[in-house]
Amino acid sequence: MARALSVVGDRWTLLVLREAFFRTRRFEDFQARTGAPRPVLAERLRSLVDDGVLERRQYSDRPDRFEYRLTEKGVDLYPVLVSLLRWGDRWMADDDEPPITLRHRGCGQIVQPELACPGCGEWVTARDMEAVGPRATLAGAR
Amino acid sequence: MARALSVVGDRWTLLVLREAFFRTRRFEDFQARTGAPRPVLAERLRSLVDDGVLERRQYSDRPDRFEYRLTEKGVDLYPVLVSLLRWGDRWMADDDEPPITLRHRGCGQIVQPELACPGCGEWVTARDMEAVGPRATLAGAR
DNA sequence: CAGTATCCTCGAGGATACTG
DNA sequence: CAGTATCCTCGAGGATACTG
Repeated sequence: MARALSVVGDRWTLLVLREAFFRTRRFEDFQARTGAPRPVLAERLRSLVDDGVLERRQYSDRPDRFEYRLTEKGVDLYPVLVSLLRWGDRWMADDDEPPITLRHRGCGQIVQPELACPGCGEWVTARDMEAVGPRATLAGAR
Repeated sequence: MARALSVVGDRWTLLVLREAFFRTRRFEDFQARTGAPRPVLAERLRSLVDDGVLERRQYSDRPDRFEYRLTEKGVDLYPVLVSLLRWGDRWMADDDEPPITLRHRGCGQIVQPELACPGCGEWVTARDMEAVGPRATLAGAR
């Protein structure tokens, strides 16, 4: 997890990722929507590309223009973002910023995805899970 | 989400939280397990308490001893941690650090919880969800 | 055991102007 | 539009010693 954190564990990176999930793709748009200083944004995009989370693609020559798109590895970060979003809406509600509403395309309902057990299909919370293995001596979520 | 990030969005805070889910409760144990410098750890614990994620409880007087336990708000961060863990194990595999294994107490199976739609029960990925509302013009996960 | 006090460094990142 | 170059500040956090 420490390594995962080294990829996504800072404010600007996560804001950039959120925008990427909202289909933002261009430097100027990322800049306007996240408010990140340009040099910071450039550095974050570069390292996300290095980490294989975003892919840099040329969408025009003359002049050269580039866009950034989520890779499969990037798309797979969705649960992290959704969980963070959900927690923020639930516990840090803010009148200034309305909660983001998500719809499940499959069934059409407005929902917040939640964790379930792929083994039995039941919904799970921290209390339903326990850690096993090397850390088992002190394992087990509360 | 920016506010959620202001609570959990840094390396030491997330390591502290992970340890809290592993039932670590005491200052010295957090220090040993996360490796955070003592002043940094003290500051992080204090702000997690201020944010209502951890609760500081005296478990002994003479001498005074304190422990830190997850509040309900803190326990509810579990999906964020699990998602991060899962992503790290999947994409940043590292021979030095074996993946953490989780067992669902309910069915006994070793699993990694995944996102499902509370409306219809189907498993969901980024592609199955779309954003609606104020951000809808640029919404929709890839 | 559970912190606080002190000191020091170094690098992140804000502002801004510039370039192809 | 998609960045790079420059400059500057300030605060995070590492190391370490100390306290009740």
